[in-house]
Amino acid sequence: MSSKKSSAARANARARRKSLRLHGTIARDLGVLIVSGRYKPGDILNGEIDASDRLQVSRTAYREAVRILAAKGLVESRPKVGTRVSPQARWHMLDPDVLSWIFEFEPDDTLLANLFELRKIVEPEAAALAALRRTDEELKAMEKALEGMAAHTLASEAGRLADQEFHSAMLRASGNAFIVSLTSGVGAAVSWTTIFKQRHNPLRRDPIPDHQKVYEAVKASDPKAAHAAMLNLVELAQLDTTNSRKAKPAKAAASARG
Amino acid sequence: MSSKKSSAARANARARRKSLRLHGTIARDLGVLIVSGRYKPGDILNGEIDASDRLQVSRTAYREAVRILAAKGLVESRPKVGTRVSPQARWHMLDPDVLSWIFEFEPDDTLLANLFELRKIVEPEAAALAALRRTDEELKAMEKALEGMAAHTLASEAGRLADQEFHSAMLRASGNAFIVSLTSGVGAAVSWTTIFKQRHNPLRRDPIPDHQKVYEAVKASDPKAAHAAMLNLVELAQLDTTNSRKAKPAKAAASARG
DNA sequence: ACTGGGATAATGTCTGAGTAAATCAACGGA
DNA sequence: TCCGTTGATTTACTCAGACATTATCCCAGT
Repeated sequence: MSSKKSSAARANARARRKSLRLHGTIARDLGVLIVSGRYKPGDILNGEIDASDRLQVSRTAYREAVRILAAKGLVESRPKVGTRVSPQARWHMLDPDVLSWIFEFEPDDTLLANLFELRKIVEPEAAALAALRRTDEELKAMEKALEGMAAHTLASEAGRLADQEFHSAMLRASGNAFIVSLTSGVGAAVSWTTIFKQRHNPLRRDPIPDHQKVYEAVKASDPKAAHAAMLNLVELAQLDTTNSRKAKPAKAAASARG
Repeated sequence: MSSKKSSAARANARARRKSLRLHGTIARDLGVLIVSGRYKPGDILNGEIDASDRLQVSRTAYREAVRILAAKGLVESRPKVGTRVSPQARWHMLDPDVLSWIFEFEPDDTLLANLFELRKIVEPEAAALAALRRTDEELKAMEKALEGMAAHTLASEAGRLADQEFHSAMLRASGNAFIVSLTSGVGAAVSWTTIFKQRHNPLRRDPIPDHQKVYEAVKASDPKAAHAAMLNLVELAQLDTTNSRKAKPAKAAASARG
């Protein structure tokens, strides 16, 4: 039954996430432990030999995982000292992976508010730029995404992808490479908050009109209208999300009470 | 004299950058080649054995370098296909390392304009938030940075660090973790553009008053004034930088002409 | 008290072997 | 003729164990 080797453990690890390699899953696991606060800034991780032993993996795989975390600003490793968790200010919070790790467990309200705060700063301006600079091709992409959202509802994976694609196309149309690089982060946030809303509070306010207004302003090359429409869209999204959270204050409050 | 082994090459590589490890220097070198366009999106890098052979390093070191690049969205590697350069839209442009690699060679005007565009969107809003939320400690840090800028000029390393620290403290005071995570990127941009200005056009417009205004608005908890002052500051910085470039159109224009 | 130099403990680097995954072509059945 | 399946091949991936380098810490010597 139980094979001596780690084949079972390995299959388990491989099964938990689709196509991540071993070093990827280790990086993800450690990353989640860090962003969730299980490891705190200043903490020093176990030595490579020790850690790789416990995880039943080779030092190579573990080291590559640490390199990934270091590249994302989560840790810093030096000879003789070890690998220590970096202060939060150094974390690359907008890195898509880091963001998804944060959302792995439900993030605290402050962080969620911060994320919406940044979106409210950047996305309306991006929409305004998009209104000025969009190409026909990008406009077409937004339109297609809009149709996708209408066809499949937001309750389906396809619908959420269309929602992400709408935002992605809009950011692309802003013509600013740095704003574009926020796409995957925003996408992760959009999809997570959407799922969250659907799960806790299926109010189903039709999201199409809000998006439609943004699309039309961009199409009409009206930056002010695009700014207003996008700001409105993000604010409504935030409202829905926070309402959902208040309605069902999840684990944190429950455990705090018990 | 010339030892058969790679001791010379190794010393050379080590010397070129201060405290980067081998995998770090490789990642940096490859990263520069990618962001500078020498390797284009879609290109497939040489295989591990091949590449590590040419670089005279072990596969371990090379692989760790690739992991770093992958973590920053620059490449993606899969068995049987190889490691291919990702489309630019996937690059983490705001990653401090990526940004510094972009600035390694003088970036093109578009990218520079894009960066200032984003700064003009984010930093004024951040200053407004800072005016509302700053703690005494953060205010103190801004004041100290301001003094540092006055004491050492921007021509000195210490002065530039003080400049960065001013922006850093301001972003910290915004109380938004995501905005804070833009610090190192903004810092890199600030320092690079400052160096550039100093090198090409020592006009020496006194930068203190602009910063002073921001500081005072934040101190007075006046978000509107802080927003205006910071926007003004960034716009002046952009003006100085683009003026410097026009005055001395560096290599790009020269080679294009020749 | 201060300074220099070693012991030390951790990451860093190297080598060589073997595993697993994705692509492509050949093949066979519908 | 087309499509699914199978198998070969190439590449990254993982492993194991040795050795090198580096920064810290402690202690001897001044």
